[in-house]
Amino acid sequence: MAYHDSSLHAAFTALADPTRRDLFEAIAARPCSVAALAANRPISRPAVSQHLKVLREARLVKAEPQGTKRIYSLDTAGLQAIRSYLDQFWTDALGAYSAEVHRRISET
Amino acid sequence: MAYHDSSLHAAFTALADPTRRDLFEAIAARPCSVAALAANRPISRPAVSQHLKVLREARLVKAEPQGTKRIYSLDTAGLQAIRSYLDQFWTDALGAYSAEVHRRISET
DNA sequence: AATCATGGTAAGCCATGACTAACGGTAAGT
DNA sequence: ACTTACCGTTAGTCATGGCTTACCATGATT
Repeated sequence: MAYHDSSLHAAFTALADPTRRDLFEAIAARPCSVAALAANRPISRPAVSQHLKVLREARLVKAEPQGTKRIYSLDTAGLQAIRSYLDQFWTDALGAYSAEVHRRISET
Repeated sequence: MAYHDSSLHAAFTALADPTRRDLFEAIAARPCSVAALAANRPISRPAVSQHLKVLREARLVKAEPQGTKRIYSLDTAGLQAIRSYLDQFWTDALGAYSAEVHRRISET
């Protein structure tokens, strides 16, 4: 897992934007439609849609069509990419525990 | 720990750039001077210096003056900021283990 | 079928950021 | 003291990315 890994890059890039972190947290708290996400925010609906595309490609969220609506919910694959990457920089005693977490996650 | 947290933003922004991830990994593998980092890379020394400033402000690396040289090494504070943030999105069985890791890390 | 609701896409504008060249500043060597 | 080595900063250029407006496609409703 090196610095040029594309899925890792997508995940970091996606979460580097405050608006996308906001949307990501909202979706993590409760699955949501695009219109609902745009309703309480100062940006337009197309802007939200573009951000969701970035989050989707980073596998941080996933969309499920439901009628004309699309319900967005969390996708842990992107989170896992970042977590695995960060784990390699943990050493000594901490490394042992993070490795255990990583092992348990891999089981699911 | 919300989406507008400034130290979190700094860490994500710093690692969103491939060149900075490259430098970060090199420093993590072995503490290094600025000139040494620039030597094997296609970018100029000032560019490396600017990237290191971003990594420093994100508390991902730290610099220690040694004569005219400055030796850069890993700073885990920035990593911890991201890790803590990601942990809140882990739930159920996984949440228990990540919480345990978080507790052990806090002890150090 | 006609309309409405929902949301993805395209074009264009503007702000941010990554890079180089040039400069300045400090520590070591002769 | 002068030179050399090492590094941070500034000014300026160019590319990238986020935003809005406008448009198009699809599913539900009457």
